[in-house]
Amino acid sequence: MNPERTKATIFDVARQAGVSIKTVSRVVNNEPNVRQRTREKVLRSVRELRYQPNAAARELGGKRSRVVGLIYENAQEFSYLNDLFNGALHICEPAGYTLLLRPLTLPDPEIIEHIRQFALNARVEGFVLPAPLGDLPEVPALLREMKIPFAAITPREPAPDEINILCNDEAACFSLTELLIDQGHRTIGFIKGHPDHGASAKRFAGYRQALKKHSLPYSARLVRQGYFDFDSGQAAADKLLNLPEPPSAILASNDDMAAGVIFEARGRGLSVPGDLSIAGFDDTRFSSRIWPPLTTVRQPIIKMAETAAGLLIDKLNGSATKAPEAPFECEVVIRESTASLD
Amino acid sequence: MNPERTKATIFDVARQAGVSIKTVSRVVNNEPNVRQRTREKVLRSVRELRYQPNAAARELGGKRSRVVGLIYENAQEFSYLNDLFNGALHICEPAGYTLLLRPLTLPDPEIIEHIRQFALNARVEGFVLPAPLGDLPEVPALLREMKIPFAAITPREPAPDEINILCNDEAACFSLTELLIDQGHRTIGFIKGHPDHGASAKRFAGYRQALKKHSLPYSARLVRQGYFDFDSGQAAADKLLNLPEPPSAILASNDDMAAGVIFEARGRGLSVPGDLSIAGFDDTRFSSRIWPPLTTVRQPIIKMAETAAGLLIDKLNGSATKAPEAPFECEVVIRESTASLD
DNA sequence: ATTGGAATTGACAACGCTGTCAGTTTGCTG
DNA sequence: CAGCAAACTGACAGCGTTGTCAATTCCAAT
Repeated sequence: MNPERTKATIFDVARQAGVSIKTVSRVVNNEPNVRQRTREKVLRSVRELRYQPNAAARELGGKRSRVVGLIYENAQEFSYLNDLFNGALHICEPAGYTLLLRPLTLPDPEIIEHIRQFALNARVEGFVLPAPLGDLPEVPALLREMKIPFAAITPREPAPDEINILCNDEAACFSLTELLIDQGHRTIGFIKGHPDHGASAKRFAGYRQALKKHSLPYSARLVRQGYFDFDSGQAAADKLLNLPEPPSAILASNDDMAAGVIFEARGRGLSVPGDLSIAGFDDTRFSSRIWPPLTTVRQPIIKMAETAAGLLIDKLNGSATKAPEAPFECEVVIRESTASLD
Repeated sequence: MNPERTKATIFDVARQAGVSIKTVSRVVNNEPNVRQRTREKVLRSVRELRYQPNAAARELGGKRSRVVGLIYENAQEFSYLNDLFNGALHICEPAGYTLLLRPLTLPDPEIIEHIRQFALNARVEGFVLPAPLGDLPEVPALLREMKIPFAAITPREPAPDEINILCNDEAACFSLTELLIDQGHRTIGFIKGHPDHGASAKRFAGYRQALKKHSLPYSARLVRQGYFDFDSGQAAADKLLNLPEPPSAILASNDDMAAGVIFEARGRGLSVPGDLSIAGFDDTRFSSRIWPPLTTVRQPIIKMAETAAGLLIDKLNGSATKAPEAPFECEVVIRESTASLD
């Protein structure tokens, strides 16, 4: 009745409900084989006493830590990480799971050892595995070896019985390229993303497909390798703009690089989008805040993270593996960094 | 010798070292009253067996969770949060503490209840409390009531026996203002930060002091209230630039707002810094990447977070409270958004 | 050697839960 | 209504630590 000074234990609930602690345990863990009437009686006591199972005792007794790990590359775009974390947390917290973050720095020859240690020390039961870590073959391999389930969020080929969340990078990049073509651009530069990210190849494929559909010639010199960071975007733009026949539009595989392109264009006194149209990918927090606001593609990261965490927890809770989800839809966001070619 | 399939327990270590489990516990926890020879013997076994105490058992037996909570406002600048988290993690992890993040959304009438639940459910032993949560009087009050130690990172008045980390916001803003004055600016607009942040008042004070030192008149119409976000910066710039005598320089209390000012200036066709000098505060990831790169102030967030976490853990481990640290030094970063007035 | 007190060590009971397994009840079937 | 399987329930032994307190050892001062 009155709020107890000390937290209620399973014994208190059992006594109040007039059952054994084991039955309380069954009810709390949603186990079968409890009569409906008993279940209700127990649940009432749980509520009245505000009973919350003690996590440490649970783990010690039952071998389940209810910890989900989220490992990520520390260099990632922050808003991406933030969405990832918030999405996963939305699901983990109400499900009674603790979400633990672990930044990793790439490249790192000992990355596998670091992940192994983290998994062991934090007793991680399952991992959310965003790009680019999910793209490294050795990370999924390690988790398979350790028999730790994971939900990868990256456009890789689906492995049987593994959870994999992806979005239609390719189609989105196709649309974006098509948009530029529709605006009259015929010479469109492309800056590839980091080769270790699965998304990079997809986005590039979308670009090529759009060219093909509109019977535009593909020229390798209009394509530069970038690494998803501002500087590589700027460097690539420098090369592209020095071409004898420079592009009238540049498509960068993410917003950081697109910002680098804008920076370079400005430095050369080019007006954007007057002299050069620029588009990015990701809809970073800042893409609407730089000048000019960036045309880009928004991925539903939060939803993807929620789905990943949800499927992972289902698996940890012993549910049957669900059929793979359809890819999530990206949305092209048209802003002022792209314009028709007059 | 050979890597055991199952993790070693305290019993294994005790057996190998020929002592009781209690002695192993003492050694592992660095407790006194163990003979040096015994200690070494035990440590050797610990190493050989790669013994790692089981966290769940520790908590259950000893009532110590070794969990440090980091609660933060979700709307905060991501790079700030990232530095905060990384700094705290650098300290917590090697010290054997788990760092748990908890985003909070402001304003929230139930914020106290949310924090209380988080503290209880996650068994948080101590909190790292960055701005603006540390600035809200009710949050420290709650933690005091719950008897949970915390380390605040915000420029508030030091409370006896409480850990508080701050940096010299005021002096830094003074320098920044002085820089503009030295460049010949006489009409300097100022955009205040969010009123709920302690830093806002400090930064404003630095601005006023610099004016005073250089005998420049203070005019309230040159000062606008902002809220640390892009839009409020843009809105404030709009007002300031509509003044009959618009400022030749605008000092924004953070970089997001400064970005808004740049955006507004561009929209009006003003050249930066030719027609208008702009400076910010925080040295956000993007401040060097927008055009023009922003003159700003860099705070040593990582170091501040490391110090906060370190002092907090010392306290949790029962060390004597250390004397308060001197404020951390900020660094003025001069880039291209500010220039001399010709 | 002897002794008293401090330093060191160990035995054992928690801690709060889950797993195992045996015992009890229920609900059908014939 | 007996008989039996299935459904339900509970007793109890762990799980791997730490806290308590009593036992032992050590050491300097008799």
